[in-house]
Amino acid sequence: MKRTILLFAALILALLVLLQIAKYSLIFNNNQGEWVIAGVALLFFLIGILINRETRRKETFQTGKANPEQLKALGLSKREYEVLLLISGGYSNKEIADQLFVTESTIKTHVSNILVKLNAKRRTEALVRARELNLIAR
Amino acid sequence: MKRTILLFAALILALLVLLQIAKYSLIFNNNQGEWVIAGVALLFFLIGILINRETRRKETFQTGKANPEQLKALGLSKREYEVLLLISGGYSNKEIADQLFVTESTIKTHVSNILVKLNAKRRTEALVRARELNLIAR
DNA sequence: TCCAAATTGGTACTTTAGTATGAGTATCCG
DNA sequence: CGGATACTCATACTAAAGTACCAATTTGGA
Repeated sequence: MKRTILLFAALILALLVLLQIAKYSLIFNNNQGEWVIAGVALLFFLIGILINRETRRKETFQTGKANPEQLKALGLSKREYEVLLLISGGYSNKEIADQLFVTESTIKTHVSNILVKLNAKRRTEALVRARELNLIAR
Repeated sequence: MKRTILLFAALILALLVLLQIAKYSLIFNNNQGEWVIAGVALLFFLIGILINRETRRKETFQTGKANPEQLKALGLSKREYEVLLLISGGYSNKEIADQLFVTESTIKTHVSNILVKLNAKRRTEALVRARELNLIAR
């Protein structure tokens, strides 16, 4: 949120600066005016695209990665969330265990807890719930 | 692709028109120059955002639907695809069997074939592959 | 520091999932 | 008509997944 405010403040400042530059340019040379306008157009066109890309990046981040508030609400721990992500990656308990450097036994415990907390009977059902809650990527 | 070309053609035209307007504005009134620049900046800023939104819309559209051609290419039958969708719904083999009015045995056969055709070891991995191939939603 | 929660791991067990193989029936197409 | 494909179902497995219970550490805060 603070970043958004700062971003817009910077945008407004940039606009003011450009207007001043344009002003002096127009006073001394009318022919440069067209180039200034073209430059401003290009600049803000790029800014629009960048803002768009940033927005998309944030959305990906939201749906694809952590959501601390909802995790707390569900009681899902950090580790359990890690396991959930690996489940959504299509890995078996053994494979998940190897990737996290723990035993399969531990993963089974985590999975069991995840199923309870997500109110699911199977890992595939847990994935459906997790997607509904935007806990994992689309 | 044609739409993209038309869009950029329109953009270039719009830019030229704006430059002409700006030109005459500057000749008759220097004070209006700032407003013209601000207007151009705003316009292209919005255009950038719109292009971004359009891009996102297309992405959503792509990933959202089934794909008869790819099903053939993979050799996935109608019934197998039905089962695949129910797997992605988080259902067990028994539950899928009940919904399709067949036995669990039949579903196991279908699932086995699906796994081979999608080159997966588990149903969860099959879901990952299916999503990569845009066979199932989200 | 002390406690609650998190993380890890084990055993023993039940339940699903998945494989392999064979086979009967239906359907579509040349 | 005959063959290929899809769909169905069964048996007998093996392999994962999941449950229940217990317990030892570790860790993040009050």
